[in-house]
Amino acid sequence: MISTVKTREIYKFLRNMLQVNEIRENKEVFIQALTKRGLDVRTEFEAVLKADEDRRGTQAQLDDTLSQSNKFSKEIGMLFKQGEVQKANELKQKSVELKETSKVLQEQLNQATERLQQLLYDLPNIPHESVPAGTDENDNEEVFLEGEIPALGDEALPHWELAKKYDIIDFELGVKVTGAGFPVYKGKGAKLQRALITYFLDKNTEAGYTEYQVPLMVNEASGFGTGQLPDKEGQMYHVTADDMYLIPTAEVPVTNLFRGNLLMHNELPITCTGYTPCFRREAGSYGAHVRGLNRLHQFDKVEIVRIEHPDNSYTALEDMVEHVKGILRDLKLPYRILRLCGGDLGFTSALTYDFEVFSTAQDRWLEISSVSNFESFQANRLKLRFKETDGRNQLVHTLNGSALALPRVLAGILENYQTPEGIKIPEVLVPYCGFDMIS
RNA sequence: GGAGAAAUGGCAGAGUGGUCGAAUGCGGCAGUCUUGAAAACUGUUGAGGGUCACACCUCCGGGGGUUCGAAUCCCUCUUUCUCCGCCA
Repeated sequence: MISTVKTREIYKFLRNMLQVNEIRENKEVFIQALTKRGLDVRTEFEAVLKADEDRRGTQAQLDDTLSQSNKFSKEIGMLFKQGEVQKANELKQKSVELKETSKVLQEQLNQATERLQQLLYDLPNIPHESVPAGTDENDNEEVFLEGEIPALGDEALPHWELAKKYDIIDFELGVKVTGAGFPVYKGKGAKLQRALITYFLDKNTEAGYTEYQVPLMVNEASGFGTGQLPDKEGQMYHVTADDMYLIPTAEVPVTNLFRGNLLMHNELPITCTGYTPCFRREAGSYGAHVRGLNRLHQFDKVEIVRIEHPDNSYTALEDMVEHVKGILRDLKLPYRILRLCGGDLGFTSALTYDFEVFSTAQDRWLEISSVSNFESFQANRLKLRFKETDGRNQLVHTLNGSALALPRVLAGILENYQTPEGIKIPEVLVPYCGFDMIS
């Protein structure tokens, strides 16, 4: 867990991470919305409001004490100038007493603030109104379906067997070098993967996203900023010697590029893309569902991130969805889009669309992209704001999505494009690969 | 890794114990002028907490200390820059 000293700093940094005022004003609406996640936060909200009241009360007392103390100090200064040393010394004594009082109050205030923060950061984001209620992936709502599922017949092989047959991915070698979940790509497999990365980046930059290359390890503050910490601490690899985390997605370093910024309104929107390997511990997953490329500890992903004016964030979300659709159409892969239900929605997200490609040989859908609007949830933690035209500072909305995650796209291509002669390369990728068949 | 310097508002950059939340410039906003724009001129402009609104409190890289009083003095951490060394 987090060391005590650091916790203090983080709390300070994250102050007011979910605005208490909003909870006060929209209490019932929020409580209602959170039932979609299967949560009853009534008692939590009461505790928040109570803690906030405590905090404000203590702050008021402290302010009064400090105010008095400041006045004395000024008077003392004046008295010394006028040569009234005795009077000054009397005041000094009083001032010392006030200082004692303020020390105690300060400590109380720190505690009250920590208590409030603790309560606040345990609360997940408020689901958007379109989010269906539900408990797990079975309640997700299919909103779009496109593409043709090829008829391959019984002899169709799952991708891990194709990988072996054509010697393009070696899972055992990865086990030797590192462990399960760290595959080695080889020959045309490696080339195809590199082609996909380049192709995705080109698509994204053509659509106006600025390409970034970012660090693959992040510090604690970044983890908090995008919401991976403390909620998902166990899912990230932690380099304890230097107290850094291997990134689980480019979202973390890319979004944190803007942490703490006060942007001008005309700087919005900011759109970024970046390719990174991603590292996930994914503890506790076993069985056929994690075979081959289905679930890995290290995988490649090209991410898109947007920082938007709150009024535009849902338009932006639709725009991102259309963008990802375009890529899948290019690749001619059958896919569907799901609107995640409350129970399946990530802690930090207000609305998420999952893209799934149909994996023909496995006869199942594989998630290859997740596009989310976090509204002001991350911005609040990141202290990422912009100056409105009226001069007021407001939190931005952040969004991100995969465009795309590599392994399952690769799995989808291998399985859907398999022929008796070998694996055909999707037309758009041929120029990037330099070959049109893996055989 | 060794030696030195530095960290101030959106940016640049003054300020070394008491009316400093902080000069000045740029940028932003509003206005004058203009057919419109630019330029020029005038005004305005840090953030957080708190309040119905004031008052008031906090913040000059982070943390701690000295003092009645700290941007200013001390300790410590972090970061940046310059020079040297090492290195893909």
